[in-house]
Amino acid sequence: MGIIRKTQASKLILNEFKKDSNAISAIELIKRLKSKINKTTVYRLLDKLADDGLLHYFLDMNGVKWFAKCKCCSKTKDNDIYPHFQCTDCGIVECLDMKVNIPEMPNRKITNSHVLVLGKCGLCIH
Amino acid sequence: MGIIRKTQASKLILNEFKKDSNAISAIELIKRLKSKINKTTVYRLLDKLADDGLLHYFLDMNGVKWFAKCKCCSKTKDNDIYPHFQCTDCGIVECLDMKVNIPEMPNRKITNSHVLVLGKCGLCIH
DNA sequence: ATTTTAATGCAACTAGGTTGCAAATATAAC
DNA sequence: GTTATATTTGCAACCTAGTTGCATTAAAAT
Repeated sequence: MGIIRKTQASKLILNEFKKDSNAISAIELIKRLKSKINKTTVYRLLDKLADDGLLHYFLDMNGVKWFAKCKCCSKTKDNDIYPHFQCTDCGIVECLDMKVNIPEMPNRKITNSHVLVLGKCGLCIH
Repeated sequence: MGIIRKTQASKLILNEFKKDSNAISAIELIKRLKSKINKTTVYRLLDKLADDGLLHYFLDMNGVKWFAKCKCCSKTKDNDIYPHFQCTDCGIVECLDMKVNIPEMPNRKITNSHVLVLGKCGLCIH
């Protein structure tokens, strides 16, 4: 909800997402920026950026938090959701450019859904 | 892979899943059986039961492990997957009796997928 | 009944993430 | 530009879910 100040840290983090069109895990990001930003700050900024809609996040097959900015995953208010793919070999996570439709259900109010597709990525398949 | 011995602990755990047709989180199960089984044993048994196909498991919106035995979620070898529902208010998790189809993708080998539908359950909606 | 093999409990540990608080930095007001 | 106000940051300590190593105990096979 808050306005995000243009601090050293926020610029560094957004820059990582500019360089990398795939999803990045919080852990990976902390590793990359270890010498420049404290891990608490990274977590706090990621959460804030997700709150503000500049990034979106989701959990991978190990319960680890990943963040990404990609148009295909922008907030849709219908029941279409855009899935993520994770390679079970190398662990890379990608936003998939496709729709998965979740049908309405009687007596429930669906607000959001997560789809994680697992398998081998283009590199690991060979 | 292993044969499961009929021990005190395995009987207690399977009994909980007989009583409860919804999913049960590892945490909840440990709480329920605290006086009877050590938490390490609970985790090891749950993993084994899932390995052997007697239970299946998945992660909820907080990265917490849930287990369930329900026919609708038996291993299917096509790309149909059965989603789970979690109430964002009370946290209950249910196996949904519906199919979500994940289309094939060029240059990837899909092996498995997880769908977690979030919203308000029948009780919390009112 | 004895041997073999798997299951259990315990304590200590790991990893990912969070919290409280004082110090530093960004923006707004003058 | 300088000061005032509000947000951000780093640090250390903490939390929680889950894991590991190892000696002990309980099942099953003989």
